[in-house]
Amino acid sequence: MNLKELSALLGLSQTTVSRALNGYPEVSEATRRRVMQVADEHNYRPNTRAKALATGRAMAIGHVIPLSTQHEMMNPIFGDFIAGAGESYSQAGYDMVLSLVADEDQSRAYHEMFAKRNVDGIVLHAPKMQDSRITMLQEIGLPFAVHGRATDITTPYSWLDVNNTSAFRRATDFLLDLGHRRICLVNGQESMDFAFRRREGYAAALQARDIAPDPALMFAGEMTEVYGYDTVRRTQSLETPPTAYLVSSIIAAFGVRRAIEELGLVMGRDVSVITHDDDLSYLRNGAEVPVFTATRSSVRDAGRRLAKLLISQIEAPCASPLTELLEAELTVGRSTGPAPHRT
Amino acid sequence: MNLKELSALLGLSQTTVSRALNGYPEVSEATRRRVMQVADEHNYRPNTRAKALATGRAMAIGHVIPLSTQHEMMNPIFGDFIAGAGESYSQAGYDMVLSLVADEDQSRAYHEMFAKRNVDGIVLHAPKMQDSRITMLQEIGLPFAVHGRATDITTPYSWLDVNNTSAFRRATDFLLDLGHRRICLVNGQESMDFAFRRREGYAAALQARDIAPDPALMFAGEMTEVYGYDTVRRTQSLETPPTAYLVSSIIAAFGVRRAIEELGLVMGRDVSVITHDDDLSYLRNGAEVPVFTATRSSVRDAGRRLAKLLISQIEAPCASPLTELLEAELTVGRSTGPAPHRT
DNA sequence: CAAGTGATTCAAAGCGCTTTGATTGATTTC
DNA sequence: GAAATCAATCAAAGCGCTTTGAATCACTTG
Repeated sequence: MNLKELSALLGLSQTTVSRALNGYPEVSEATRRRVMQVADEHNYRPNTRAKALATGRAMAIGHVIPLSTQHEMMNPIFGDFIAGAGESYSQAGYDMVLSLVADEDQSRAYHEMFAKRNVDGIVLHAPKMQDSRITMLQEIGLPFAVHGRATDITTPYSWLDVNNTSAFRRATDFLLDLGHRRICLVNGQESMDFAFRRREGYAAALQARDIAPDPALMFAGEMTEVYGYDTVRRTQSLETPPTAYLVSSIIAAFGVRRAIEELGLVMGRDVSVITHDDDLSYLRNGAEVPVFTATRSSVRDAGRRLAKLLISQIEAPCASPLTELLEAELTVGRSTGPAPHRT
Repeated sequence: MNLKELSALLGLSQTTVSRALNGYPEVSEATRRRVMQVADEHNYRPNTRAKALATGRAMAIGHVIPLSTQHEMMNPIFGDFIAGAGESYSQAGYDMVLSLVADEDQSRAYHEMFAKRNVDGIVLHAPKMQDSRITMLQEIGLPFAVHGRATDITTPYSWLDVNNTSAFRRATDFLLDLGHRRICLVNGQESMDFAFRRREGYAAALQARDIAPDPALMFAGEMTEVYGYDTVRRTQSLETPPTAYLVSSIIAAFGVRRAIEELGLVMGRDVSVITHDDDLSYLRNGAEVPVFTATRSSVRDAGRRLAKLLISQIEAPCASPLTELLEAELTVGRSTGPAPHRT
């Protein structure tokens, strides 16, 4: 069933039918109702491709996901983000187009998305501090919004981010207040902007108490379970091992816990752990009492919000870039306690 | 830059340029080279929407993801599947369109995808045993392929599945060979077809040795970390607790391990654990020596293969449905050992 | 040399929709 | 009662591509 057939059926012109369906005022209410009803009966849906061609709007948003080591790291978090974004998209009638490309093809992928015109906007994932993709998209002129920020880019653009610096500063303060002095940072890849900011927050808290950050206690890597595990094994064999860990992802935190328990230590007594918790739907931080003390910020919610932000920007293109900074919540669980006395 | 402009620039008709770019034979090699070069210089890409309208092919595959409790369970696995499928799609020049919809809107979502004609085919996720979506898609007449199978549907359709029954049968046999007699099944939701098949395999192995499956040792639920944890806590307080656990997901297995260690037991000595391992990129099963003994089958690889299967079906629509059954690999890790003697 | 052949190229129609710029009646206004 | 106004409808152009059917030109061929 297409518009031509439908209007023939109704004895009306395509113009009138199209207008009736799209809510234009020049159609009498009686006709509109009749059109609506018949369209419904025949389960008519306008052909997206034709509509997109005629209107110039694809009603779709693109996500370019690099298929690299970076991506592996993004993966579990990414799933929840997408789920959130997807909710907003379907509410607003947009489709979500995913394009997984090898790292080196990324630039081409963005240019193609623009030239092919099958999306109205793009969501940029996992920005680095100085991310060339942002300037590239600005040049291309395709609307976009970033999940995160790029510290070194000064020209304005739309983004949504968690306040990573303040979250990790508060978490570090919390550990310092408990008497911990050797706090190990188990961070994500520090080429990523969020990881950089987290380290800044960590370092700032230490420096505010005149503690020099110890490079031997600062790690950066892909946030896997094994990475968390390995880091604890390695640091616990130092001469003065850390008494606390500040971890960038609940997945790595699972590895941290595994190593701690394997060493016969008790989490929250011998060693304290705070993790950042993206509130992943399938890796909830315990039930009532959270397992980990955590800085929590739902990445799914971030997806929902960023999608809305981008859509409103697409639909009102004149406006200046939109930004949103979310604060993480510090929830106290059973993984933290006072620093043990040296024996 | 569109075709009209490009051909004006070249002093050729749109026809010739279009044909040159699409590799038709009626164009002289000299012209083709010239066209190619100029197109490249100006970074020309045909407008997808116009092309789709003209050809009737959208060059896109749809995935409909239900946003329900089922989805939560699918989530982590889903991410890797998508990554694999995405690889195949970009190789073949297809886009991937994700549509996240509330459970009750699923039927409408499929019909819409068809009516709107913005995809050439659909991937169906997480089939139940008697899945109405399959018959619906057959009626609609939109090409599709299922990740998994639906036991109760007898009409042929394209699918790709892991041999869940044989995997869990072999895993159970492995535990039985080690002397375990009370084996707890920590399964996924048994409305899901894969979970049903896994239970079949488990039960078949037991029955082959004249052991009656004990309902008190068979669990089904969303495969979260907490679910694994709770199940162990609950079963270890039984009068005769199980000596082994057969777990449906590595995520739940992490919870199983946590509970075991919290109870002061040693995995592989006091309690054995086998898990199914989807080979998730961010939750690798240990490094060299696998942490868990596992039936492994990469879900990412499944995504790659199913995407290819669907594409080849779309491009040669006459052919009968394509199917592929993957065997899981049993890898022995440190989580299994002989059944402890009763004390 | 007229007619046939083959290799290139082209003009125009069509994909299914939106939107511009008429057109048609009915109603109001002076 | 003619002119102006308004509400409702329509025909046709256009979005950027592919594809059909025709045209052009340079050669062959009998």
